[in-house]
Amino acid sequence: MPKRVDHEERRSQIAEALVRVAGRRGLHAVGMRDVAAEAGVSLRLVQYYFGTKEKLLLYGLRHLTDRFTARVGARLRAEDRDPGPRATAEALLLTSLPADEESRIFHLLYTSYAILSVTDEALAAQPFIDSPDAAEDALTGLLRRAQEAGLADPGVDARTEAIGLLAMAAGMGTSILVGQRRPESAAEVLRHHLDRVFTSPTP
Amino acid sequence: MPKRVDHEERRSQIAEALVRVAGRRGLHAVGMRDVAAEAGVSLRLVQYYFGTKEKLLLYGLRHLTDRFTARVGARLRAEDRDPGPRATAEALLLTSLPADEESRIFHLLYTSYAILSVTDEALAAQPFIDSPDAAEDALTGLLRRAQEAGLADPGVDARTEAIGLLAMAAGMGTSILVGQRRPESAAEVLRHHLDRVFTSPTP
DNA sequence: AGCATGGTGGTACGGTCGTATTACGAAGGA
DNA sequence: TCCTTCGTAATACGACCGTACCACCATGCT
Repeated sequence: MPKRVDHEERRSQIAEALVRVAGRRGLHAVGMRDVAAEAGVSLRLVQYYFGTKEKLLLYGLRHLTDRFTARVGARLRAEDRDPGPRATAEALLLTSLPADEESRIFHLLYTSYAILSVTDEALAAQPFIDSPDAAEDALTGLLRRAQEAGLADPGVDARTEAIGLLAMAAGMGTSILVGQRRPESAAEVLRHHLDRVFTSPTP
Repeated sequence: MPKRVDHEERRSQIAEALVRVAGRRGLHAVGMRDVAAEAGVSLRLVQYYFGTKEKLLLYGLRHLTDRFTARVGARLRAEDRDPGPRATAEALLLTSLPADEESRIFHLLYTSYAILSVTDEALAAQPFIDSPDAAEDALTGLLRRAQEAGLADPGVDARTEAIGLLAMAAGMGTSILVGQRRPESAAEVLRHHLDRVFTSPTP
């Protein structure tokens, strides 16, 4: 056998090229030739490692979500010593706002994929549900534990609150993306709503 | 001069064909031939009335937002005698959820346009900001008046609350669109958050 | 040493898309 | 009456896209 190249690594390289060019020109506008050029390989190679464009797009979506969940996870783990539910929830929500270029691209492409999945059944079968559900569970757990510790308003339903906060963050994420709102403004709104549900510890 | 046809009406007919076919197959997948076929006219006619595809898309966006603001306005005006700020706010937020087919299509296409506007500068110049800002002002005013009337928690900032509620509704709208959440569930979450800010009139 | 095989490149093919071109009927003003 | 102009049609053109096909290395087993 010849060179024996790591297929998974090659696929990752090409997928990142896809993310870059799609972040620049929009997911709808990327062709296989663009991806190949951005990755510095020939068109034939993209075909070789992915076969069809649909498979390339599906792989790109998984690559994107993987990278982002890893990023959020790292951000959460970066807090030395558990800083309490409020700070954790705040980090969880604020990290998912499109503040820097990387998360801007993530939001843009994730939303593009989501919209595409409405009319494309191959995309609809992909794990669009998993990541949001995980975030919802995590935030709900955070709120529950805060309530039990007397750090959060016990009068609210934790899951309803979590759903609302996540939807709020997602909605403002889109607003930021289209230039309607600045990231700091969105963060302020989120913190304001967190202040409401997280009460200061009353003895 | 010959037949003298109403250009604006023709454009509306074609734009509605665009909305229909884009709602079925996705905005990215619609071509001028599809629109022509859906409208029952020749490709040449679409060219004749719009010239270029970009102009067709821009007109389609305006048509879409016009129809929807008219719809929401009608829904609000349908309440005989002002039913109070709480019911008005609830109607404003719930009407914008993609519950029936028409608003499903509206959300799908509006979000598609928004995403496109991130990478397409011709679309970015369109009035994406106006409608959301109007809704924000309306809801803020509603909350302020409710606070002054003692019907809403005076401790919250009306605009921050309005921004949060609208972002929440938009975020859950997308969730509904991709099948992650059911419309009734989203409505329940919204009502729950409205219950929080609208206090029962305490004498 | 030789050859089967994995990786790579170039390029051609069929289809579709947006746009441009050309043509023609029909109606009202001179 | 004729002719200018509006509306409508059919079709051609050039570009691009995804995919398929063919050719060429380079390597490692037998």
